[in-house]
Amino acid sequence: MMNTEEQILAAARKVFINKGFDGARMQEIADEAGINKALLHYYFRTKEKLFERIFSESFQLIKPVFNLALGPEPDLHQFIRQFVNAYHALLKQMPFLPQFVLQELNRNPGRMIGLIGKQQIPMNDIKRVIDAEVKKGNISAVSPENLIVNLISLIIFPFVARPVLQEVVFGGDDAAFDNFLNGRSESIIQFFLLALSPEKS
Amino acid sequence: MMNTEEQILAAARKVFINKGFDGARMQEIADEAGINKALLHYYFRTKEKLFERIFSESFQLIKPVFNLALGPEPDLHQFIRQFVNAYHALLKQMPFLPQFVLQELNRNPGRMIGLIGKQQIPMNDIKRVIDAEVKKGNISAVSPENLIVNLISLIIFPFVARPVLQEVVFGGDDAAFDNFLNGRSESIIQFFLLALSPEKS
DNA sequence: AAATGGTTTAACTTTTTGGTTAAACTTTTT
DNA sequence: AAAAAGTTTAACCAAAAAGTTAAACCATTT
Repeated sequence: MMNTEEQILAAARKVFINKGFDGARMQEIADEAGINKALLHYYFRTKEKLFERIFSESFQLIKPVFNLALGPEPDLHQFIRQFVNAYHALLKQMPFLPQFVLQELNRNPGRMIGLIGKQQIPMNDIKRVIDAEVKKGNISAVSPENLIVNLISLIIFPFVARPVLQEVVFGGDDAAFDNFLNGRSESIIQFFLLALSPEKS
Repeated sequence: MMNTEEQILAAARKVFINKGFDGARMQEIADEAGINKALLHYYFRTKEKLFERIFSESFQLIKPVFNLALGPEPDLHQFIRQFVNAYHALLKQMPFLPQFVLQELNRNPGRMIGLIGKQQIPMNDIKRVIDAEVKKGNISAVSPENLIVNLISLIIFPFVARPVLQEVVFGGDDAAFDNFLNGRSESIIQFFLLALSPEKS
């Protein structure tokens, strides 16, 4: 059984992620948790503090992790395949997290400080790997920055823009969009590797 | 000189796009416009009505337009080149619109009804064109839905995710990100056409 | 079982906020 | 220039929302 603090966090998670900081109401969180509103303040003092707790865990959850497979002989193709599959699967579990985090970050970029740590993306390592692969003739030339942004864009954007995309590309068909998402991971990988493959006509 | 109504709209645009509906304050809009708060209600009755006006124009502005070049012999490569350049240039003019529209749409998808009209994306036409190009051997096989989503994702996402991307990929360097955006359009086109080019090893 | 410390609640306070109103001011009409 | 219509403001109102408090409740210790 969940204790009170856990109940509050679960309710806060739900409400904050749905409504954002500005749209969330302490009363709604209390109702969702089935407890008295005063308990929110007893356990977390202020709305801001409670929010920070939820935002922090959310950010850590979906912050893309690039610490994979950067040993001496890294396989870029394998890396891309694994990363896309893993990250896409994660987002399917929590489809609203990206929109939530991006929204709050746009509203207040300062929220990021302290949350990134040294987990920064090792751009130099990645650049080294890509340059090596280009030199070996395994891939066509791309700037590492664009490569990484492309990768992340293709994975995340459909989750952020689901309402418009579903309406405008899939005629509002909910099941059709779910179906699209199911094949999406494979499609991204294929598209990406095609774009990277060398020796074009 | 701007009349009162235009001043209000300009102020509302600024505040709503920055803060969203929930975060915006009527008093702040009035201050921004340099007028008395009562005038907001005199001209637009309610916060909701004023917001709808701003949201509607915003949505129309960034709704991707696909009515280009779908005549009898459409050139897909040319179309992609033009579309990416035009849409990217538009977003550079109004970099915060996508996040604003997507946020409000996620919060309340019902806002879209009445705003799309018959401007729906002509998926069947596009599918026809792509299938024809595939058959002619001009491009490799892709589902039209994935192609369109890829295109839109690559263009829009960097604007929506600027805070994180700038921090995590560009070490927080503002000028570096601006620079990245300047070359972005060309990079997308190149990447995209590579992914579409046929006859891979 | 009395006392103690921690938990929970109902009721309350304060601040914020969207919206209203009546009066003042300005412009246009006659 | 008087009247009428339209515009703008300060002051006000009511509802909503965050946060506080004192008392009740519960569990654990002695």
